[in-house]
Amino acid sequence: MKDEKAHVPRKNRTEPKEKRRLQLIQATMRSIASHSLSETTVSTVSNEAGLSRGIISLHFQSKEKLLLETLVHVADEYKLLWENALQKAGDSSAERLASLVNVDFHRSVCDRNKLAVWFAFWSETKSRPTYRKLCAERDREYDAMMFQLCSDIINEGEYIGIDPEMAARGLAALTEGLWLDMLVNPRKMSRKKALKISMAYLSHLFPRHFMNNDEGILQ
Amino acid sequence: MKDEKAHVPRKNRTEPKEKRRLQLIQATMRSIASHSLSETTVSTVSNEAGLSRGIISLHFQSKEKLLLETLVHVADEYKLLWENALQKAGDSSAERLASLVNVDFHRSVCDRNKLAVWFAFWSETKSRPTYRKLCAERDREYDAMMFQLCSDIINEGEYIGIDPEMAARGLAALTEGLWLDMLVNPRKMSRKKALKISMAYLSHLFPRHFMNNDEGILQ
DNA sequence: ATGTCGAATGAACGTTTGTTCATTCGTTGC
DNA sequence: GCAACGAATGAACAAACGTTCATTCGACAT
Repeated sequence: MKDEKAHVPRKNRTEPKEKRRLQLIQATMRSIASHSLSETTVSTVSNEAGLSRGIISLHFQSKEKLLLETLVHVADEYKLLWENALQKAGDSSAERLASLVNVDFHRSVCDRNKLAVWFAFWSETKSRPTYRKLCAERDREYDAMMFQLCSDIINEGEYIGIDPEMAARGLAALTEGLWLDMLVNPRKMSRKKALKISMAYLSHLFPRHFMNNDEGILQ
Repeated sequence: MKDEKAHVPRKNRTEPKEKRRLQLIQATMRSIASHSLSETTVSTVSNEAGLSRGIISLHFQSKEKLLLETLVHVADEYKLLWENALQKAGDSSAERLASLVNVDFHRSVCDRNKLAVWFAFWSETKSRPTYRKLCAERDREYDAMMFQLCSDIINEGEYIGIDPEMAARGLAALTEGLWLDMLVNPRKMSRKKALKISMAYLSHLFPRHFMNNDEGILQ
């Protein structure tokens, strides 16, 4: 009779370093989404990853560093996405702005876990200068790009009484609010609906650039 | 020679129950704003209140109940504010909607500590059914009111191609996004600017009801 | 097969957490 | 003045936390 507890070799006990790090970051995102940030512990993350508790200090020096790396990961991924979108977009400012909006409601960006990470860290920026600095740094480029596009569109369309900074900040705020809706109440706010609302915002602000045609380039 | 450690009676050692509860809730709000929710402990709250650690179990049964009561407190206060505003507002739907928007950027609503509380709990709703239920309950009334007002305005103004639900959700999302901006980066987003952006949103959606006149009824 | 080496483990440690409750202390009515 | 009462305290507790490191285990070269 064979021993019930016979040796069953665990696959992939040792993985390349980068792969483990990514695996742990993803486990962290899941833990933040399902247990919340304040109840995300070394245990919840390692359980989520199916690994031991010591693994976190091994690959990141501390839990704090893991959390920071998780935020960096999500921020990097987002930046890459909108930079690529801009590169693929046409030359007109309106096209470029529309492509930014489309990215904001891309499936990958609106992922449940990633939204949870964004808001978890945003709500902690007040007390954690490290997070605030990191977020501010990343936002600056995006804000500048948005401002420039809105400025160009306002000049092109000779829209009067519209301040480019207000238009840009408004669009950014609308996006963030829609993200929050998708996080808190995904049943009521879909990506499709959110994109529609954002495009409607643009069509009312810049009617000679954006048609109110109910269409979004959602993939 | 008088004893240096002579008895100095502490004022207000015993306070009425309701007063203590409010005091602790306010201390909790400050702790969430300055230490973040995940680092808000019984110690940080009691320190903030200048009282002992046991006080929390004495007045609320547990830390968890205190957190819940804090959320309820902020939600109740907000509800009271917009209900009062509606009562004072005129009969026209546009006036009433404007008064709602004004409340959203009222000094008391945009208080640093209260915004921190809102976002701290919103980012936890995914994992805490209690919070989600409470927030959803409160939102329902507000959403219904917003929807009705938008519907009325659309009918009155014969605006075509505008879905009342989208207009209402868009306005609500814009508000939430502006709150986030005020929380994360208060230097860049003031109440005044936020109100201006919101009113501009309305003036573009409903041009025959809201003038784009750079004026807000901010007090 | 065997040996080598680095990745992964998890028991153990010192803190810190939320909660309890015997004690202390201010208030109030007499 | 002085009890009597109840609110507030803070030492004590078990549980849970993040971190460490001697040990274990698996992959790979030989």
